[in-house]
Amino acid sequence: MCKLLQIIQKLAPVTSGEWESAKPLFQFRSYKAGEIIFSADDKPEEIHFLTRGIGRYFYVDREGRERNKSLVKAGGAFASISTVVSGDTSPFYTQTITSCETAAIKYGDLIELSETNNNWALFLRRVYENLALKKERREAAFLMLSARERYEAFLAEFGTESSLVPLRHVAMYLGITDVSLSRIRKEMGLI
Amino acid sequence: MCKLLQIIQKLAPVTSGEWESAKPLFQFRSYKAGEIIFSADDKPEEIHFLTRGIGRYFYVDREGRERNKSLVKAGGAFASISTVVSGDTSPFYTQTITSCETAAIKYGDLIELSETNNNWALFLRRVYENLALKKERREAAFLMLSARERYEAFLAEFGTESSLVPLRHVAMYLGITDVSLSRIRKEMGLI
DNA sequence: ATCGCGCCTTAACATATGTTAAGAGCCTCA
DNA sequence: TGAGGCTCTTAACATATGTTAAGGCGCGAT
Repeated sequence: MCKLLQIIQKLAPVTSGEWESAKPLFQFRSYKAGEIIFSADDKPEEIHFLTRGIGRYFYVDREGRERNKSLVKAGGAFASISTVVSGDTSPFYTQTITSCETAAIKYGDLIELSETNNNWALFLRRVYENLALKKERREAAFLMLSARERYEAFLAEFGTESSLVPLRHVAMYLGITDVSLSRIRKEMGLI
Repeated sequence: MCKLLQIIQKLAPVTSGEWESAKPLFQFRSYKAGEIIFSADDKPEEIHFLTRGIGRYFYVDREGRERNKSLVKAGGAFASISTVVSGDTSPFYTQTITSCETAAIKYGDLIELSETNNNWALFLRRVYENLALKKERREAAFLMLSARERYEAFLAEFGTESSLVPLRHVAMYLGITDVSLSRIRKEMGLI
């Protein structure tokens, strides 16, 4: 749970006093690889900060195929914005890929913290800003890059951790099939 | 400028007193069709709320080709998150497509408003939440939908205004070429 | 009025990615 | 130890989209 404070302080200068009084609002939990954190059609009111491990967001399309919306490293978070904003059900699932540790806080509690304390307000704003930056990079990748270039960008972003992600998950994340990724890896001389 | 208040109040219950004291922070401007609002490599410190018209965000790739990152209707906004967050230059251009009216406020001024007033804080949060929701839908569209389905989603989102957007801009927005869009429209019986 | 210039369409061909199916390698569990 | 299941690779073929080039159409400027 010391990890969580590090993550928070990377975004905003929350003091140890502010942290101690907020700590009871967080729930700490360990997950095994492959556990579902929340499902599509749930209404998760919490933000789950990932303090260790790798996880993913995924959609399931009409034919039942999975598509990875996002891959998440330690420092990232799991939440359903449409639930906390408009009360809708989550349009996607979230799941661990490796074993993971998380710290969850109710979105409403985080709003309350931010309404009474400027450091927590800054923290929440930075969470949104980082989310927007991440999505912006992904949008640009889909518009400007080929599948191979998107794969190279994934390798650069995840570095040594990239080997922890099964290739079929990487392919789903890149918006291609496992067969296409295999072909690309062969062309790149990785096989 | 009354339009701006309507847009703001759709997101948060800012009172007329709060609005009157904030109004001097906004700059109001009219644009002709095709004018650049800010360029890649600028460092725009303002958020430009679009009160009338249609505009676009676009990237220019290495070969000099344009790709539309986003199309914006009245109620939307133009800003460079990486500039206001990390001081980087904007990675994209913004430009009007039709004639437009905007109201611009410095991001720093908006932060100050939000630090001293909960309605403005709510407004800023809602701006981010809506941005995140919009990007989420777009991300899902690239992962789950064919080009034709993305075109149908665009038509549904822009409704009658869709005819104001030149087809080559729509194509760039969908991540395909004008030739492909023409083919798709023919298959759909629109030509 | 007409010339030139964008924008759109169409066609022919090229390329990237999807689909299906088969098989190899590896792990787990009975 | 062997069977089953999961992941990854490979191949052959299908389809969607890109590329290039040509022509039509409308519109604004001269």
